[in-house]
Amino acid sequence: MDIEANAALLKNKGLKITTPRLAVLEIFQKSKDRHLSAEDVYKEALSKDGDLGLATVYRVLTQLSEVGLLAATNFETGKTTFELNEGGHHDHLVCLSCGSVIEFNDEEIENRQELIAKQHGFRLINHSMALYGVCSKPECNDIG
Amino acid sequence: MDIEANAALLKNKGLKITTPRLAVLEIFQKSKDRHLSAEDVYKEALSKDGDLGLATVYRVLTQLSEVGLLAATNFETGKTTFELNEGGHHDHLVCLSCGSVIEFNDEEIENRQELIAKQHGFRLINHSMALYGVCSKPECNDIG
DNA sequence: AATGCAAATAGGAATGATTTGCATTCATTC
DNA sequence: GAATGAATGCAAATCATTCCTATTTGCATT
Repeated sequence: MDIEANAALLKNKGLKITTPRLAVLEIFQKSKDRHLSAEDVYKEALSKDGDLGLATVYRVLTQLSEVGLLAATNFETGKTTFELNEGGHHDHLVCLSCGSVIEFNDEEIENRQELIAKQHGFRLINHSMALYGVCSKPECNDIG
Repeated sequence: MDIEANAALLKNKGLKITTPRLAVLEIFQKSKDRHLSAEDVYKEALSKDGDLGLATVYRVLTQLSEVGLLAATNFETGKTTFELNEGGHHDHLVCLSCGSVIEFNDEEIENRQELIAKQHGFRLINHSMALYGVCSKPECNDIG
């Protein structure tokens, strides 16, 4: 939301304050869809902030992920998606038809995971889980 | 291992018995690395079975996955890996230190996943889950 | 064993996502 | 405000995967 705040975030992470970086952060903060692909970000940027290159978007997304401001996830869609990394782990439910992503967190699954790790003598550090299916939207359920 | 047996497997699934299909099955059965990418399979095939096209490898892998002889997994490497699907779905427990992979299956988690999908109006098709941690081997727990 | 035909293959071109090379521009330091 | 190394934009390159199409193959039937 706030350019000053975003500039401070970047500075904190040792990154220079540049127009593309501020633009990308702002897009994530303002978008109602939390999960954006590079292409999504690029299009959004073009539509409001004037020009910036797709290659730059990729570079910025990678850098922001590296410093922990964004989190990258690889779904089965063939493209990497990014989201703001604001603490709090969650898992994803992905529609294979329209690509929509729902976040969820299930205490019971987390507990089982912990148990399974323990049973195998593992100290659990993190995990990734994605459920793939077809959401309830009519257009995702058209036959033929 | 056995061409006759693999031919029977294919026949059972309604697939014609072709050289590429037999070759791919055999590669998975003989490889000590359970998880192979299309490229891996292609190279292995070239090195022993003479020629077969990369496009064919992709097609065969997809088909064998569709009929349940192989299982596809998307790790964060950007390429899909395949493994023999011998009895039941499983998930992966990965040691971040030594890279060892343990396969497991948890009925309760599967049930929760089904429930979560249903709660969100999703028809669940499949899922991927990987737990990352450190295994019990002493060398994976050295401090420093 | 030969024939027909749908299905399967090779392999090259096409596609979509992402990366890279390089000349130019910009952010920060002095 | 100039120097300088990093960041950008664009186009070309690369990587994984899929598509296209002429040719071959599996297999059911003669």
